[in-house]
Amino acid sequence: MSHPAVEERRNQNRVDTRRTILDATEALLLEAGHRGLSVRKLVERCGYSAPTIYHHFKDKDGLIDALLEERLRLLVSDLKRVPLVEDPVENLRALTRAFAMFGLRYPTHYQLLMQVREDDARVIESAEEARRLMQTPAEQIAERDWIERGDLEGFRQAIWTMVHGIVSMRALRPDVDWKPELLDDSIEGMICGWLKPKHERQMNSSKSSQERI
Amino acid sequence: MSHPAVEERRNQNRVDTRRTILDATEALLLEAGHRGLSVRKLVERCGYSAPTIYHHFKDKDGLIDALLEERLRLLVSDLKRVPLVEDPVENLRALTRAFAMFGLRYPTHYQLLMQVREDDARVIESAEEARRLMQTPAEQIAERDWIERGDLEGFRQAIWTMVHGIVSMRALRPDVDWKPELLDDSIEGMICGWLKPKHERQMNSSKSSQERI
DNA sequence: GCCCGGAGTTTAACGGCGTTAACTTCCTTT
DNA sequence: AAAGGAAGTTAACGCCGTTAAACTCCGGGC
Repeated sequence: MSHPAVEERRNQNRVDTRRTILDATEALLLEAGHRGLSVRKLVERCGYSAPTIYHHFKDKDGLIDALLEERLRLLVSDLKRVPLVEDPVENLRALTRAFAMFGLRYPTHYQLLMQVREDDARVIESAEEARRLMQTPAEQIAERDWIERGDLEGFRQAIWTMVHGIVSMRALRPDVDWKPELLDDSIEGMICGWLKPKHERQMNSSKSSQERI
Repeated sequence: MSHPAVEERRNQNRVDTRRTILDATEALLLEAGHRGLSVRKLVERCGYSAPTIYHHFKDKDGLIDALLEERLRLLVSDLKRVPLVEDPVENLRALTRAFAMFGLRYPTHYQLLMQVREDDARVIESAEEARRLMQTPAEQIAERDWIERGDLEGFRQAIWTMVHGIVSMRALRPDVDWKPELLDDSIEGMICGWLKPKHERQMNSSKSSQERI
């Protein structure tokens, strides 16, 4: 076992190299897109030789996975930062907006995320955590017994595919001039189609209403 | 100028070769996916040499474009075959279902379509025709003045992104067990969120209601 | 009858790609 | 001082998309 300070410096070097490679990858990805990203160009840009990259990452896909995982952790922290309130419908709006914001800020990453391979466990884990966070409002709504058709899973899927549709379409076709209200209006549509009418929604759940989960 | 019959035979040959190549491409695409499709494997499978492929198609992307255009024409004919009725809401349901059916039958093609390049004019043209057909119900609804928020374009975009979201998510993640009612329920949600309440929707448009377009 | 020209096809090659075997260099551990 | 591992290199392998050049076949014009 080595002295902690020494261990630290070695780690620091390793981390620095990783950072440099990851940053160059991201820059290249944003400039040239998914298809324009090659290990050779990356080598030229980041200053390290190819085997160094393979020393730090399993392969090209592993490198991209690492990048995606970073962004996913950013998304998770975004979602966790959303201030939750008592009204689950308001939480649904807020979380959905935060998610869409992320997808529209990193459209290339979003596209890559959506075709993620089953390989990297850590990517999948982060994605799962994001998904869990995104689904809390739907769960609160179900707990309060506000769902008309009675089917929580159906409601979750409807919200999920709708948000994905908007984000991925906007990422895919930035040329179309999308309505800014599209997301909010679509959420309202879903709420109108799935939840009981507003006057029937009461705080009829015994305990959930007083915790701010 | 050569004799028509001769021209015909020569054309026939050309068409046959194209067909063989396209079929092999599609088979390979469905077996190995987008990433597993290489010109060399295609060469091995279809029996022609690489330059022959480049004689019939501009490049690898042009080949894929040709395949997509074929499928798009199939989609267009599917959409045209949908029997339209007087009630635009019913037409919306029917066309959307036909579109989703297509997307789920050819998930790989759908994914490719969604990242189509601006290159091939014919692909774009077919895609535009499909889009136009898909949007007729929304137009009928607007003509009848059934839209609550008053904004046709917003409604069109909401429907479009929602359907795309469902189809692309199902194509991307076939492992999830998607609710079969997801599409229909989502459409109902949109109708509930965007259209006037049912009792207010009358045939208040002067001419549109009697044509079966 | 003969040559032209073009369509359809092939062989052989080029350059770019992801990846890796083998080696060096440097620093830590013992 | 020796051992060993981490970080990095050069040089190569094999696959990829693509193309230059040449060959074959066949219908039309002289």
